[in-house]
Amino acid sequence: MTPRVIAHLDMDAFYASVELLRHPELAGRPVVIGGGRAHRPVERVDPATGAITRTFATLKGYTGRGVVTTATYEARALGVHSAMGMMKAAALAPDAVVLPVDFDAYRHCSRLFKAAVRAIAPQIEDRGIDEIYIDLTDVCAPQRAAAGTTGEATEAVRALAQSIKDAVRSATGLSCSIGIAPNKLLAKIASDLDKPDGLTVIGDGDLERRIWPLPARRINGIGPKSAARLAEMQIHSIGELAHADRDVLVARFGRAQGEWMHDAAHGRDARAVVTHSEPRSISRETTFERDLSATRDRDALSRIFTGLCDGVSDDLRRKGYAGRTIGVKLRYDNFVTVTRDRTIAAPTQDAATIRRAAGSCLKRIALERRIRLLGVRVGGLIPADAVANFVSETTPMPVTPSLFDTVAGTNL
DNA sequence: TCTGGGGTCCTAGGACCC
DNA sequence: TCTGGGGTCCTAGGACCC
Repeated sequence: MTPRVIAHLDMDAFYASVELLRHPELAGRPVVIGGGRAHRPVERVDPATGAITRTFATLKGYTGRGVVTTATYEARALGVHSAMGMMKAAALAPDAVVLPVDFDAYRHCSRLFKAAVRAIAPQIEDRGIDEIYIDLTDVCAPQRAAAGTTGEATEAVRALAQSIKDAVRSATGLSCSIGIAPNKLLAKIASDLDKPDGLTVIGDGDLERRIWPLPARRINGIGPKSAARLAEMQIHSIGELAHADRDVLVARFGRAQGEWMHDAAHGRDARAVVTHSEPRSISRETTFERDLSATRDRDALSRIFTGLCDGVSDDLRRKGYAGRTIGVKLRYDNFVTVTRDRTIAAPTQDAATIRRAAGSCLKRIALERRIRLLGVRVGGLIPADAVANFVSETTPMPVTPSLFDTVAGTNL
């Protein structure tokens, strides 16, 4: 079997880069995207000339519970990174410009770049708003077949990747980084090796030299908890993980995770590029500006709760799904998070039905502590147009006398 | 200066059924 | 009445990702 050619494409500092397209005067400055709606630039029009000047908010004096969603490379150089609290970011980079998140604009750019890639290579797996996997195996098969040497074959793949980068840039004005490898795991690691505007091809011989020195955390699926447990075993790099005893890993992490980790460290990954998938759940949640008390802030909580249920219902209708498993999520002021869910008889997208089921879930949660976050979720989704079938297939048929009943009725 | 919002997948125990 | 065994669904929590 010939090896696959898998690419991972990651847009560079995506949200921040989209904002820079709109506000080119910010180029070169540290910019942070995140926080609340309060940080829109203020526009002033000169009545004489009609010229627009924008005043941008800076991080200095930021108060609130927002986190950094994305930061430009200039802001990252100051120690700011994604998921950091805005208050902490303000301490590190008080003069950085703050912009609110504008998902509609990012989604628009996301559609543009994906369409540009799809025109060249149709086998695309969506991994969120700013990244995709691409199966290039078929697309570059002719060039690879025509190549005389492995070096020429690699160059053909590299040229194809460059043409994808060019297409993304002309469609959006934005740069991206591409990693190419025989599988998704290595392609993902590779795309991060030369950011921004990178193009990295990882071949069979590159595992030990280029992958093994990297921290184990760089493997997609090894997060902070697993990395900490590995560190306790004196395993820090991917190479050390590869050389660890498989049975020891299985004993420590369980069969599935232990074996997966060991395979990953050896660069083994057979997962296909999945071009279509259905959503499993749809949810809305919100963190309050201040922690709320179930008794004293009852009315506010009730309004917010109804709003979340309405929002989920809207999302379900807009996307064409209905679900049977309704759940709530609640985070206390001490950050402890609890969930409750309940499966109802038939899938729904109705706000009142969701609210009723979610309300019954809430009744099973202790509400003595102050509450920081409230969320509503609908899972067990099926396409809305299949709900009628669902009901007829799962509702018991009317009981009619059967042969068995007749036989039973004759005292056998 | 405490930590967003939207997701996926896995685990594990109990219920329930055959 | 000493308790097999497999399959599926439901629920809660947790790790992880973008």
